Amino acid sequence: MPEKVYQPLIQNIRETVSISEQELMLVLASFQPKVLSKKEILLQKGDISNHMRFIADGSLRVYYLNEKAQEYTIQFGIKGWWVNDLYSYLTHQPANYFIQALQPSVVLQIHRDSLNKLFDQIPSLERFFRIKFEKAYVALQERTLHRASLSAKDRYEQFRAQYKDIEQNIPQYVIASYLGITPEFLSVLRSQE
Amino acid sequence: MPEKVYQPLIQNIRETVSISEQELMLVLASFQPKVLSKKEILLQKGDISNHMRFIADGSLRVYYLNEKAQEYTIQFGIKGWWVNDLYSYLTHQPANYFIQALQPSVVLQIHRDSLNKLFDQIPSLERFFRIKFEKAYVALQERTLHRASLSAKDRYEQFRAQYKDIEQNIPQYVIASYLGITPEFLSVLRSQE
DNA sequence: CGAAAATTTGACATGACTCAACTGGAGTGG
DNA sequence: CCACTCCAGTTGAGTCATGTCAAATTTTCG
Repeated sequence: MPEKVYQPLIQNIRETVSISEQELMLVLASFQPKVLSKKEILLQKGDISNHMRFIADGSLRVYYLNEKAQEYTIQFGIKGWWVNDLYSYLTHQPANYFIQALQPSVVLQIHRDSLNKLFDQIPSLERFFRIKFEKAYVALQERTLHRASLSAKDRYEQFRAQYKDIEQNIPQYVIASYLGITPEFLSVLRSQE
Repeated sequence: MPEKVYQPLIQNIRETVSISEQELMLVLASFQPKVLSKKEILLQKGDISNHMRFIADGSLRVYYLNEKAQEYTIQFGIKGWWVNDLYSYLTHQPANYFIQALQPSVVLQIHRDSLNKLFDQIPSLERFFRIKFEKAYVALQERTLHRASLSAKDRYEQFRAQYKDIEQNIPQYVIASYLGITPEFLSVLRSQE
C-alpha cells in the first residue's frame, strides 16, 4: 500500500489512462518525494533538470530572471500539477528558469532515465504523458491568448478567479510578474475596486 | 512507394522515432492529402476539428477572432509543421480558432478515430506524438516569454529572422496580429529602420 | 524589537492605440 | 487593356494604459 503522499499522483494517472495495479506500483517505485520549505528553490537557472516533477502538496512557481533582475513568472503549479523546465529536461541543457516553492510543498520526482525505461515497458505511461502534454499545450495556448487580448485589469480578475486557493500565499510582486505588469501598477489596479 | 507529397511526413516521423517500414505504411495510409488555395479557410470557428493536420507544402496560420472583429494570430505553420485547433480536436467541442492558408498549400489529414486506433497498434506512433507535444510546449512557452519580455520592435525583428522564408507571403496586418500590435504601429516601426 | 522586504502613493514619461484622412497597388469586369 | 473599386498600408494628431522613479508606509521575520 503506497504512502499517502502518492495518492494525488495515483489519482492523476488513473483519471487519465487505465493501468494495472502492478504497472502502477512499478511506476510509483521510481518516484522519490522531496519536501520543500516556503521559498525554497527546487531548480535554478544553470542547473540541468534531470527529473519530471509532480506536486503532491503545496504550490510552486516557474519564473525567468533577466539580466536586469526582472522576474517573469510563467507558471504557477498547485497540488496535482506537473512542473519542470522542460527544455532543460529534454535537451540536457542548463535551465533558463527557476522553480520555487510558494509554500511548504512536497514534489514527487522521477529521473529521466527511469521514466524513459518505463516508457518502453508500460505503454499506458507513455500515453499518459502524451495526453498530459496535449492538454498542457492547449492550456498554455489559451493563457497566451488571454494575455494578448485582455487588459491588465481583466487578467488580474481572471487570475483571482482561477487561483483563489493560493492567491493569499503569493506575494503581489509575483502576481504582477505573472500578469505582465509592474508591482506598482498592480497596486493601482487593486485600489480601483 | 508513397507519393511525393508524403515525403515531408515520412521525414518528420523518422527523424523523431524509429518505426518499421510496414508500420510506417500503415500510418501513411490513414492520411489524406487536401489541397488549399491561397486564403482558403481550412477550419472555421464553430467547426469541430476531427483531424490532425500536417503541412506537406505551403504555409498556414491559426487565428482567433473576437467580437470586435479583431484578429489574434497565434501560430504560423510552414512545411513540416503540425497545425490544429487542438482544444476542439481533443474535446469534440466547436473550434475557437480559424485556420487559413497563407499561400497555396497541401495538408495531410488523419481522422481522430484512425489515429487513436493506430496508437493502440503502433506504440512508436504514440511516442512520436508524445515527443512532438513536448517540443511544441517548449516552443510555445518560449514564444510566450519573448512576447512578454521584448518590445514590439524586438519582437518584429525576431519574427523576421524566424520567418524570413514566408514573410513576403504574409500581409502586414497579419504580422501585426501575431506580434500583438496594431497594423498602424507596425507601419511606424517599419519606417524607423 | 529592528532591519529588510513588500506595498502604496504620486508625479511624470512613454510606448502603443484610436481615429481619420490619404496613397497606392491588386484584382475585377466590361 | 482600361477604368474602377477596394483593400492594405501610411501618416499624423490626440489619447490612454502602463511604466519609471522616488519617497513614504506597512508587513514580515530573524
